[in-house]
Amino acid sequence: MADGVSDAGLRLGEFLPFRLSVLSNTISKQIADRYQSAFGLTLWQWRVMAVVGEREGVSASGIVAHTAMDKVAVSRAVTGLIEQGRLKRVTASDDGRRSHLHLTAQGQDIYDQIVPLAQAELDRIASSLSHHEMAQLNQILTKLAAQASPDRPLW
Amino acid sequence: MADGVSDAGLRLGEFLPFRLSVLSNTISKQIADRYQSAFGLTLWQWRVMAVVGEREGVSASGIVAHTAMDKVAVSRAVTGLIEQGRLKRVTASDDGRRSHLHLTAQGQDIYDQIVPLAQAELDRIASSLSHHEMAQLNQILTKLAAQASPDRPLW
DNA sequence: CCAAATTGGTTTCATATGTAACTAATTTGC
DNA sequence: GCAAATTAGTTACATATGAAACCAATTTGG
Repeated sequence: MADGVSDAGLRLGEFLPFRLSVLSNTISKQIADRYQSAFGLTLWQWRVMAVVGEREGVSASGIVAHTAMDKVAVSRAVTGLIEQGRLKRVTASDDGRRSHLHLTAQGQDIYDQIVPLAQAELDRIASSLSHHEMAQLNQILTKLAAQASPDRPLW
Repeated sequence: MADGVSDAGLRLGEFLPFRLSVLSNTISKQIADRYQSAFGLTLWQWRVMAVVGEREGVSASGIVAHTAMDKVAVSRAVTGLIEQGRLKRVTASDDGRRSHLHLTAQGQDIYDQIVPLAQAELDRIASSLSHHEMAQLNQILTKLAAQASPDRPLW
């Protein structure tokens, strides 16, 4: 206890969960603003678009599984996107509860713009890291994610 | 495009900001639940406690600076903690707008329990990483944070 | 078959959160 | 000095969010 720091010292600023939270929120907010102003999409709508673009015909619960989003949030995002004419819903022929989601022409158009923009976003964020660091980060995140939610599929 | 993946493929599950967000929210939620049930503290109250314990006499705006929390959130958390008898507020002698925040005896008591619990939490989360990986992660997060918010002090 | 349990998805309701407007104290510039 | 701008912090309001209740379609167990 030679220095002036509290003996019980916690150092919030060095506490991993805190750092992760601040960083993640900062980045998410920047991205959300970007997509809001460019396409009028909320962050959740953006995620839904991303999943549907990647897996045409996915169901709402499929989106829940792939995004770890709340099912209410997915429901609302999908409703909004349908109202905007970017998605269409087709009731599954074999199960009347489920429906398959598809991009409309307009939705596909947006999706095609979203993808390179996301890539650019990533490049900007990662520009301070070497390729190697980026790979390490991904590996570490995979381990942490497995530890934090052993139940969730590893995408 | 040899495989079956969409050509415009985005792979949300591999998109860093997304992974970061899911991981961070998962961890934050777990921690929040823990502190809620153990001490009746919200995540924001917990952060405020952490900062006050670390820097006795800090002001609300000081907390904002150190946590990147919204000033309204800080105000509310502080109000709650004062009502709970865990913090006390002392108007600054030199500036009537500001006040210094202090732990009450009860607050100190909680703080002393919080610190080791946070440490245990961290150990659990990080248990899948080697010491070296943890160090790398911290270094990488520092770089990313600097990139994402060049303005914010690096704690 | 069919009653009970399950599942996909939506709606309700109470709470959390952020923006903007506001109050009070202080500082600045003339 | 003092009016105008700034800063610390709170309040008000509108929106976002999530838990739980709910509806409808399907599956299960007997």
